[in-house]
Amino acid sequence: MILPRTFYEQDTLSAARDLLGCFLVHREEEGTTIGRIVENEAYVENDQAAHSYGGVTDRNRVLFGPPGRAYVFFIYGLYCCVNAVTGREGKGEAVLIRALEPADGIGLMEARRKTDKLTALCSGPGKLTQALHITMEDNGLSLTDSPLQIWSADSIARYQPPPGDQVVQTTRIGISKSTDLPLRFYIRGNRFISKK
DNA sequence: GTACTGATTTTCT
DNA sequence: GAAAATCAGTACC
Repeated sequence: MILPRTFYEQDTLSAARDLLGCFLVHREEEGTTIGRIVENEAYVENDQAAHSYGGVTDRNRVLFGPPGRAYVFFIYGLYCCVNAVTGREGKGEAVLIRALEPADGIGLMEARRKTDKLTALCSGPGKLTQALHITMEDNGLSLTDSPLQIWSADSIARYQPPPGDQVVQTTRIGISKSTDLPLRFYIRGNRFISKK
């Protein structure tokens, strides 16, 4: 089933942990692409590394809106990254989706990423948005009621997560501030994470 | 295998 | 004007 809005209203750290194993789904005319979330990072209130630090701007407006929406941003002149807005409305908290295990629409992902190496399709925040064709057009979409959705971990019958997956909690990567906060989560030993 | 660099543009100071 | 929640290619073990 699609994760309900109440899921996103829980505290951001719990949401990040619970999002591991869930499925990010993008339905388009061209086809549907699906990946299992295996790595993410939380960005929270009073967090110097968060885009919401410093208050509302044109770019980060969606972060301060209701939870359960997609916050997409453009970075380094060529990549997009996607977050799920979480926690209490107005705090500017979100979970950055950093890596997926490809689950469906793999042919489309290969064409978009121009590679057929499975581990290269979605193993990074900029790669997975290419593979699922998530762009600035998707910024602000409701993850509970739009072509961009997140499904609970047990909802895709033919793709059961391996039993006994363990969650690792450690420091975030690719940032220069607040590098000591343990806000990155990933599934231990998974081949598809962006970096060990 | 690891290390370094260039691409490219929006955003805020 | 500098920095940015990145990636792919190249060089060199």
